[in-house]
Amino acid sequence: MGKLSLTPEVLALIAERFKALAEPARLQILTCLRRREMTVTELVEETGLGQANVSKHLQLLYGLGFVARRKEGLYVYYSLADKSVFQLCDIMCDRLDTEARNRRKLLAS
Amino acid sequence: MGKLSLTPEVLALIAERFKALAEPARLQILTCLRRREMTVTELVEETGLGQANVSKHLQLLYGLGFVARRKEGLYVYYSLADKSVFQLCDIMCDRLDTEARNRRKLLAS
DNA sequence: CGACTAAACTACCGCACGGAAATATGGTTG
DNA sequence: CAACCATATTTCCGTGCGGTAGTTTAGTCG
Repeated sequence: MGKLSLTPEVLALIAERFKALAEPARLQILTCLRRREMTVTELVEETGLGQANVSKHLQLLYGLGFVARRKEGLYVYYSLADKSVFQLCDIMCDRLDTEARNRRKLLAS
Repeated sequence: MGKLSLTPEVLALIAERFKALAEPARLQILTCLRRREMTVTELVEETGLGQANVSKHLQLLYGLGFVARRKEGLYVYYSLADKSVFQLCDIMCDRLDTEARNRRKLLAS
């Protein structure tokens, strides 16, 4: 399997992808798409974000391969293209748990 | 196990942590610390970044629990506090491999 | 073709943040 | 105490980026 060495160049590519996930709005969009395929308008309603905004976020996520597009008549359906996103979120959630536990431990002392 | 639901609040916390990793300089620092514990000065030499800069990045990483500190005389030794960081990087590397493969497939068509 | 709608694009604003230089802090040594 | 060193903090600058509004593009329907 791949196992690239972590040269500065590779780290830059990785950072770029982390950055795409470092935005609550985009995570919110991905969370919506986790449930089902959705149009831009549906995502706008679901997230409460502006249309231009959602569209821009989707372009970014699409460019990095996080979501897929399917055009059907007047609508464009977006869907998750990469399940690893939530694998990453799960790891982060574990971190949050650990942080909370450590904080509690500190208060006890 | 934890399994927090991905509410907007939790997503904000996750995004904040992704953001910490969305910076080549910080990934570079973490990569150095992966090999061994290091002082700030050593990290400055190793990464080529400015001292103030490295120090600021370390404060951020420390605040989020990614690195640990150990003061010894005049020096402060920093070390990795969370192995999951490279688990995350590995997943991202797999993504990069997949992206490259897809790109190659596109060129072939 | 003309009216309508979904989605994308453009231009602008405000702010957060990384980088660098200067300064402050804390600890060590003579 | 004074000189010195490692680290932290402050200040400033420039830029990248998210949000919003307005406009454009493309597809549908009558």
